[in-house]
Formats: sequence, C-alpha cells, structure tokens
Amino acid sequence: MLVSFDFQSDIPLYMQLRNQVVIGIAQGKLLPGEQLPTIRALAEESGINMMTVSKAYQLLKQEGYILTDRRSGTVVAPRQKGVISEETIHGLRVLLSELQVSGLSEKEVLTVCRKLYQEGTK
Amino acid sequence: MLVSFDFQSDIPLYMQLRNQVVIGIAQGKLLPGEQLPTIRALAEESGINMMTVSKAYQLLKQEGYILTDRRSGTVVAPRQKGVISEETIHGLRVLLSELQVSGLSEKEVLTVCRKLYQEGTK
Amino acid sequence: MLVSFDFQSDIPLYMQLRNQVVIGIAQGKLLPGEQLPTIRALAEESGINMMTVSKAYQLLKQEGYILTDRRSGTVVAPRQKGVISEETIHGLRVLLSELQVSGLSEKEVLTVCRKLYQEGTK
Amino acid sequence: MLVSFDFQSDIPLYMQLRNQVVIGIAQGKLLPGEQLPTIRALAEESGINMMTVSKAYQLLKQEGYILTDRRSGTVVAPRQKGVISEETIHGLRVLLSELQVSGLSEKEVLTVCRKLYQEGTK
DNA sequence: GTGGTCTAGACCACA
DNA sequence: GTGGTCTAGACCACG
Repeated sequence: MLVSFDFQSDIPLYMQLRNQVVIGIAQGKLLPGEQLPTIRALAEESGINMMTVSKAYQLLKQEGYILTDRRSGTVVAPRQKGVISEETIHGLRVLLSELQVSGLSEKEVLTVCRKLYQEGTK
Repeated sequence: MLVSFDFQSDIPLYMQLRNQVVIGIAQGKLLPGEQLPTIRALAEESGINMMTVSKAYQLLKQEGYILTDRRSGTVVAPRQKGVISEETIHGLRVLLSELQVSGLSEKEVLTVCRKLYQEGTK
Repeated sequence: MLVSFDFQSDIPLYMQLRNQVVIGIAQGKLLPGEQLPTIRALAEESGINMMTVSKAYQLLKQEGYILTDRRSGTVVAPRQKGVISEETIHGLRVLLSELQVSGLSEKEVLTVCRKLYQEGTK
Repeated sequence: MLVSFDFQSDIPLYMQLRNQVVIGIAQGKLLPGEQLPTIRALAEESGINMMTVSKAYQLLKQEGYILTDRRSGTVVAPRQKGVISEETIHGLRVLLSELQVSGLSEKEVLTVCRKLYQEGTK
C-alpha cells in the first residue's frame, strides 16, 4: 500500500489520504485486521504533516473504515454491511449527471461503473 | 427549476448551485437554449449573494454547461459530446469503492447507478 | 466586406466590429474613400443594435480610421502615417510575452508575426 | 517583482495584475518555482482588494502560469510548451493590423516585435 | 436591465 | 498564516 499526494489538487491532503485508504480496502490491498502505518511513519515517508494524517485517520475511524486496537495500533476494520450515506448517493447523482450530459448513454455509463467496480475487486 | 441550499453543508454554496444546474440539465428540466434566471433574480429568490451566484455561473460557463449571450443573458449550452474529465472518473472511483466496502455486490451497485441515471432521464 | 459576430465572446460587440473594420482596412478589403454601410443597414443585416454600431463608428472615427463625409456618409479615411498608440504597444508586449512563455523562440514568434502581417496584405 | 496599477485604465485591475505576472515570467523576473506574494500581502502593498488579487491568481492558475501548492502557497509554474490560444492569435492579428494601417512596413513591424520580445529576454 | 468589477470587511478549512 | 468562501453593498460597461 503506497500513498501518493497531488499537492496541487483542490482536494485536501487529508481527504486524498482518506480516499486512498477507502480505495485500498475496496481493492483488497488493505485487508481487515491489517495494520496501518503509524501517523508519524506515514507523515514522514510521504512528506505531509502529522496533523494531516491524524485528521484523515480520525475521519476514517468515524466512518467505520478503521479502528484503533489497543494492542496493534490502527487496523482496518472487519467488513460489515454498512449504511450507505446520503452524501455518497448525492455525490453519485452529481457525477452520473455529468456523464449523462457529456453524452454517455445508460449502457455506456454502466460499463464505466462496472469497470471501475471491478478495478476495485482486483 | 427551483434551487435550494443547505447552509449547513460543507459543500460551498456556489458548488451546490453548480451541481443543481448540472443535475437539472441531465434531468431535462433545463433545456438547451433555455434561459437561466439572472444572477440578481436567483440571488434574491434564494437568499444568497450575487457574487456567489456569479461564481457558480462562471464555473458552469467554463465547464461548458452554460454560456452567456451578450444579447439574451445566460442560457443552457447546446448539448454536445464532451470529454469526461479525469476528476469525474476519480470521484466515481472513490464513491464506488465506498459502496463496495459497504458490502454492495457489483449487481447491486449497478442497480443503484441505473436508478440514478434514469432519474436523470425523467 | 462581411461582418460577423460571436455573441458568446468576452469581447464587446462594438469592439468586435471595430476590430473587423481595422483588419479589413489592413487587408485592403476596405479601401480609402470607400463607403461603409449606414448604421441602420449594418445593424439590420447583422442582428445587432444600432447603438452598438454607432458606438463602433464613433470609436473608429475618433481613432482616425474612418470619417464622416458630408456627401457620401461614412467613408474609410485616407491612409496616412499615424502615431502608434501606447495601448497598442502595451497590448503587443502582453501578447508577445504569452507566446514567449508558451515556449516560442524569437524566430518562431517573428514567423508568426510575419505571417499575420502578410495576411493583412492580402 | 513590483506591481503597479493604473486606476484610470479601462483594463480591469485583476487583468492588469495578470498581465504583469505574464510579462514578469517572460522577462525572467519571475522564475519557475518562485513563490508569489500572498494574496493578502500583494493586496495590502498595492492598495487593491484581496478578492481582486484572488481573481487574478485564479485566472493565472487556470491559464497554467502559476499553481498553488497546498504546503507552500502560490508559485510560478514550471515552464512547458503550451498551446497558443486562439485569442492570443486573434489579438495579435488586430494589433498588427493597427500597426500596418498606421503605415509601418513589414520590416518595421518585425523590428518592433523583435525589440519587445528581447525586452522579455532581459 | 444585464453581467462584470470592485470594495471592505468576515469566517472557515487547511496545513 | 495560507487560500477559499461569503456578504452587502456599489459603480460601470454593455446592449
């Protein structure tokens, strides 16, 4: 699991990190129970501030993606059926609208989504 | 075409407006050539500032969703096959990962996407 | 001499008209003494407001490109060595800087300028 | 890098600032990677509003001249061959036509352009 | 009456 | 301390 950052992006660094962890879990690169790097380690190796890493970890914890284990530090949470947040659905609605307005048919859009989902299964 | 804002959301107002216009175009509630409310009118009826509306309009213009005719104000741009931006794909990858980690199967995810796309066709 | 307008441009219509007349004179499509269409005629055939045409004509007159002849209406002024305005030089400096920053060498920039100048001699 | 504004000019302040930055980059007074003054600092020292500076910076960012690094603020973008915009060429055509109508020969015009380009190389 | 520009403040998210 | 966002006004260019 490698993390990388685009310092010019308009997405905050802590959110970029959070997104990479979520994608990593989906792709199976991060397995339930697997230990995440310590805040200090991750901050040092990627050149970002410890507070930024901390903020990302806190968010991920709150969203249920990771949890703090007393013995082994921060680990990936066991998979469990979670609720789909309203924000996720709303974000999806916006992005799918963008694709639709760009001229993609329903079939084409579903093909894109299937491809992206399967990327997640790799 | 009605607009509404969530003043508690962490999504900036101008982006909320931009998103509603994009969704409106996808849903056919805003037709190509149709005139959008003037900046002042929209600002007044929705209780947000003129410059905030202006910012949203400028973003939409830059993205090719609308254009301002020097004679007739701001109108919805004619539909044309556009390029899919890298950001759209990246955002989609993140959201689909969230769904996947929440335990949704490929089939279920595609069902959600189809439903949302068809909402756009209404 | 045909005029055409881009109603979506950020250049005002009266300035677009003014520019087309200047280019037309440079290209020899408008000869000294040649009569320009009346304000009303030009406005009607091109679908813009009479006030807009009037504003362009007034600007062109003030800049010495055209003059009002008592007998024949508005005509192209006789060519004469004019002063180069400070704004022209400043505008040129900005545009040449843009080309330079885009990576064009002095030779390439001069080639572009020569080509554009010779277009004017057609 | 000093900035100065002509408050009587009909060129908007944000555009005057944008132009000065472009010229500064061309002249090598602003080097790739060099940090630009913060929005607040520039606004204060030049007596214009923060939002006006912000608007100029956003335009420059969009045009690829500068970029904002989430850690180190706003810096000059690394030079790279860019595309020449259609507007630049059109603007050049207008200005060269003005020179031509003023009576400058091709040789004289190219001399002017060479001089201005080399000013940029200083 | 339209959009564009600008001001002088304020608050917040980010790092 | 940085840029991003927002407000409530104002003035102007354009058509």
